Amino acid sequence: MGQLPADEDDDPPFDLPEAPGGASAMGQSASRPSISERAIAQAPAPYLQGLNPEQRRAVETTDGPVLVLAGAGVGKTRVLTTRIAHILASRKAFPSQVLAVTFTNKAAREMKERIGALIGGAVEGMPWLGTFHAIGVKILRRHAELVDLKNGFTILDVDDQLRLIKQVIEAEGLDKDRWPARQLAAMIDNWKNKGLTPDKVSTGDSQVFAGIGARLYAAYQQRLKELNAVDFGDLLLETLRLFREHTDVLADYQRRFRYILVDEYQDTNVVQYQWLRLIAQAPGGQPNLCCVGDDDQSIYGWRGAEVDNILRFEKDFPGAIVIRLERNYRSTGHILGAAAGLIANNTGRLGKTLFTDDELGKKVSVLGVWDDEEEARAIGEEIERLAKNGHRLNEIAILVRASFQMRVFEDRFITLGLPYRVIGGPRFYERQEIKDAIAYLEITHNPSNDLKFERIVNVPKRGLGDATIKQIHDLARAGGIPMFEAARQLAESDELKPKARRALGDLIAAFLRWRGQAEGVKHTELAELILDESGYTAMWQADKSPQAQSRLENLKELIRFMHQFETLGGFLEHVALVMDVEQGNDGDRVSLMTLHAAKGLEFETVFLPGWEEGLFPHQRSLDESGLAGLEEERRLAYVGLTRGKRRVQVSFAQNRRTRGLYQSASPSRFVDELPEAHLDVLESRSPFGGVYATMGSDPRYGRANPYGKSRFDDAPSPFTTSYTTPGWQRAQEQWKAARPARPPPQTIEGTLVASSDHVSEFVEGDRVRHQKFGLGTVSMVDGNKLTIDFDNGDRKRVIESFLARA
DNA sequence: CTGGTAGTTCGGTCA
DNA sequence: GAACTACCAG
Repeated sequence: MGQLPADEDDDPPFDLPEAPGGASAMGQSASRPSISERAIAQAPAPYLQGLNPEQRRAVETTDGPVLVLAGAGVGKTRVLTTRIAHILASRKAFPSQVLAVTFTNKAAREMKERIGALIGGAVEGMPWLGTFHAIGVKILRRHAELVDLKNGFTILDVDDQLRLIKQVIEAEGLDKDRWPARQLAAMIDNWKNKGLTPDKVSTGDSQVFAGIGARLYAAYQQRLKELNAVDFGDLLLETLRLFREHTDVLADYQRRFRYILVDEYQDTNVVQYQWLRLIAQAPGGQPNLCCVGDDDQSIYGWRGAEVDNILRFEKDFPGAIVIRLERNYRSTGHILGAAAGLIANNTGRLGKTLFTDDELGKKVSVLGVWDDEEEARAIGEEIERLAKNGHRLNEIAILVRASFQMRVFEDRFITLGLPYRVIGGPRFYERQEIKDAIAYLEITHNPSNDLKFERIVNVPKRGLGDATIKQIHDLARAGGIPMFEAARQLAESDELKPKARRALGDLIAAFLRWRGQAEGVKHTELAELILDESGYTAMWQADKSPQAQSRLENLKELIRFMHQFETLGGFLEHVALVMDVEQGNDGDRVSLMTLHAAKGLEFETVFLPGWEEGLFPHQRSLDESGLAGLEEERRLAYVGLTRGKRRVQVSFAQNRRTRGLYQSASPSRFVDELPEAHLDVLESRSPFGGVYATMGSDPRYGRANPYGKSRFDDAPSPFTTSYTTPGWQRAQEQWKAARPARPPPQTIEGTLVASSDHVSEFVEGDRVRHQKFGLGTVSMVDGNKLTIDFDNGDRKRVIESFLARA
């Protein structure tokens, strides 16, 4: 005892009775229940009702290591929350003695709510329910000084991290073009996910940064310490170091956490695994550790997740009880059958067989379309049809592999007037204006945050360019002081030109003034004041670009959001950790999100567009991880299918617009892996006459190509070769090597697309009609790109193939 | 130092 | 197609 500062009211010492949060009489110690409490415990607890035998077993087997293998839709969250409720209600532990780890903030939030509902809202004190990262910060904040950090350390976001890495690369005297910062960032992330500190990194690990990766990593860590900052990876890695180097601290946490629960165990990476293993070493005997997961839903390998962790559980914890939940309550027979058939193509599974008592229902439909726009059109129409028949939009989702696919749908839905919400798309806090605003607030709150300072010294433009910033930077490094302080000194000296000096002086004075006001003024008002006086809002008001208005809206939204917090500090801490914002709960809307974001959710109707080779499975996944990558993509497909309750539609396009170019695509191998018995193959009703079989002659994909045989029919495609053979790898390398060369012009309906030596059939002055923008006059011709003055006054650059003579 | 244009490169999932 | 960078004129 005694290692843990008793600085938080939500965290009473273990040996004292905890003040009950609600009406329940928790006045007794956990080890000696009173007679009345025992009587309550014997009564059939209402929360246990309605559980099936396996679920009930998973809830009631509270002691010792337990692995719950929970397939899709088997009531996993329910088991987890009921289990916690059970532990609390039967007085086995206080809320503050239960550690419950989730992967997303969404999951954590949902769990809190559901536990509250189960045991009557008395869960204010579940301080240790959260994501790995959130719990990591919490622990780190208490012991910052033990890992060379100061108390108020800051958490870098992706932007800050990248900026810092760039600086490190430059400081090492390396050419930033030859040594891409992004790559180094990715590499450092990987190391951190594997639990490797700079001294443990073998230089052979890095190819691009051969030999110097470890050195740069060390330099980066050094800079982080100087800035009193951590990145996301450190939240886990540094906690791990803390535990390793200070066993007394570790022992305190081991004693504290009487019950440990881990959600989505298949997604834990190496650091998280090591972290858990340390905490879960119960003093004498086996830990009360319950891990819940599904090896078939492991989709975060790219983040360092190790499916092995779940496969190894029984070895790690001898005598562990394994409980399988296989009764699916979500989907119909056909959907389950299709998903099962697909995932059966994976090897090395723990093997679960989901079953349902539900009807077979509707078969999974498979639709092939001409291009991505038609795909969006077809899905939009189908949604409108469903909506007309009374289907709630909230129960419809479109799940895409990559976020760029969302755009077509958004465009389509806007023209249709179909309400939709984007979940986890370009995140609120990742928007430029939000980051800028937060940077202002952060510096007011904590002036020593150099990266944020750099972000906004010259936003809006104040005439403080690279030269001035470098001066500040140098002074700060030389004196070992924050840039803010250096800037202040510089503004008082004669080092700067008068103009820069005035601008800098004004800015510093403004920040000092705002900090002074922080005491008296409410934090939301202060925020408005800062954005106003800094000229930041004015900057966007003066901006006449179309996005400026929505940026201002976002700033207002930010202020509105701040009201939920008591203080500026509390708000900033939240922002650093929680990258999503609770939004769009209002109204009946179609959901649009990535497959990753969809895990754990369910919908009556699910659309799965873009099942094309190269996109899904994603080429990069295949390139980087080969067979393992393919299997992960397949699990992602499995996750997608199993989100649907009653209706699932898979679709693929023959052509997809990427990089402004049409590229022909072939149907994903996953389409063919779906068992025919559960499928209903649709024919597109497109003006192009439906799907035609460019790839092979599978009659399921409709009639022959009405435009005749495409030259691509015979072209050897790297995508269709078997990916396991050595030949595949060679082919791939050739293909990659060939890529920098100009690709052959691609033929689509006989039109050359985006080739610069193209001779246009139009000349200046021609009257033309554009498919979207209407009538206009050609004002400039550049290959197949033409500049048109449209009759409505707009001047646009368009691709020739969208034009016809007027 | 700013603001424009021209040229280049890039697009995958998360906390 | 967008977002970033490089370069140049004011």
